[in-house]
Amino acid sequence: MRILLVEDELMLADAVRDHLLASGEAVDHSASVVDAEIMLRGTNYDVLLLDLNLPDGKGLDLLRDLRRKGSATPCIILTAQDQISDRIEGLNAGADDYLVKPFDLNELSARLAAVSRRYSGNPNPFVELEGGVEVDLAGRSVLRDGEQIDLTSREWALFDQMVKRPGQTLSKRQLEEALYEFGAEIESNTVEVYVSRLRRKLGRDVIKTVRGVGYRVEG
Amino acid sequence: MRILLVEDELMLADAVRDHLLASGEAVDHSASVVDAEIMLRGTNYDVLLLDLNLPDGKGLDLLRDLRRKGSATPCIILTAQDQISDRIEGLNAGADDYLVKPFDLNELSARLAAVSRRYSGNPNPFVELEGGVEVDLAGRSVLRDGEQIDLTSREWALFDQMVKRPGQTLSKRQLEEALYEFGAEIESNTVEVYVSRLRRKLGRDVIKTVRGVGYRVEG
DNA sequence: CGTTTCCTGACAATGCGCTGAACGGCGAAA
DNA sequence: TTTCGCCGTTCAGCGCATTGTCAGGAAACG
Repeated sequence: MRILLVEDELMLADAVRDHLLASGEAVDHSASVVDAEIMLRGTNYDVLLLDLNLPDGKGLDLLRDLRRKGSATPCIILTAQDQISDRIEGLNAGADDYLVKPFDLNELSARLAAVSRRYSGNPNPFVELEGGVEVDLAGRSVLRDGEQIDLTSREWALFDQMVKRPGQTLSKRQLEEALYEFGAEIESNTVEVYVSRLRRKLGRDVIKTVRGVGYRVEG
Repeated sequence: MRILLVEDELMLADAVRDHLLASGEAVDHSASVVDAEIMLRGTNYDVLLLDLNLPDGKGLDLLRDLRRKGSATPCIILTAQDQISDRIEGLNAGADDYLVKPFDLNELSARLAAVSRRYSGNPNPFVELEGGVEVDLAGRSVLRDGEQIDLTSREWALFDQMVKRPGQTLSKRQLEEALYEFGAEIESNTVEVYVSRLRRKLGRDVIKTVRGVGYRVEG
């Protein structure tokens, strides 16, 4: 999914981009309205993430222009403002959703999924895996033989990463970064333990071990 | 059938009223939100026809207020806007149907008939949940083992959100937005308290806790 | 066969969620 | 108006699921 992020706070922009890239999305970033207009001219994006407080103009005007030109690209507004009137103005300008800073990056993912699902008209983004396991990434739910399986937040964080990249082998280090925020080297076998717990819940065939490298989920 | 038409475009309002009167319906008309509130206080209407672009306030707020007070009066939204986000917001606020201007008067009649049929005659599609709990989303009624359960407006606001997305885990943040117009950050455990009360009324198995994330009701 | 890598049962500490209780506000009734 | 009762909200303490760690065993590799 191609995403254009329009945001002038570089720290936040980096965090968002990293998170989305880690989810396998393609993210372009621009820090101003003029920049964004140029990007939009050159590429067709699937979703627009738009900050309202931009240095060189109102973000809402950018959105209104887009809509005036007939673009239907889904747009999620990011803002520090917390006023109902702003929200209404945003939605009237053609926004699809609205996130107030500070927001949780996982919530951003969920909203992105919801918005894009809305537009594709496909209500069931279920991923099917081996062993009768189905995963709804946006809804954070897992079925095994049709029955709901409960995953704890750590278990889901790990599994989520693997399901998003089916067929790819992920190193333990990569998976560790899904568990802990950033950096923090850990010299334990936490990932192994969680894989073990996941296998008990989901069956042994879903997660495959690649000895000396890491783990993999088949597509 | 008593119908309240809330519409500030007088030409359109007249046309609608004439058409409905010709069909033998009783139509009252108000052109503003305050006016509508007064009318609603005095009369029990069978259907509410609600324009969203009113001069003195958002029509949606009127609808939300009604629902918050426990009213189940069917509501059809009339609007010039055709954005998916509006539609979703409208339905979330408790609307039953949605007509985009310009619309055909006969289509309006048909929808009116459909909505009122839904409410009067045969019961609506009941959603069945665990523990002998049935939910009528449109009629906002809940049965447990065949007995009516009374929910307060906040309880319903929360439960409604969850039942509409069975199988999906909703974050406390998302659920908070059902309680308040626009919750910025949660500094309290209000959602937990309401879940606790709902469980007392509906049984413990209906709402499942997903620790570290939120809550879910099974499909 | 030895070595390396991975699996998994057990366990203690932590932090999250649950719930009883109390407070304040608002509308209805008197 | 005052009173009463219901509803929404906050708070604090308790109980327990979750989590990270370790150690012994199993499996894969040379």
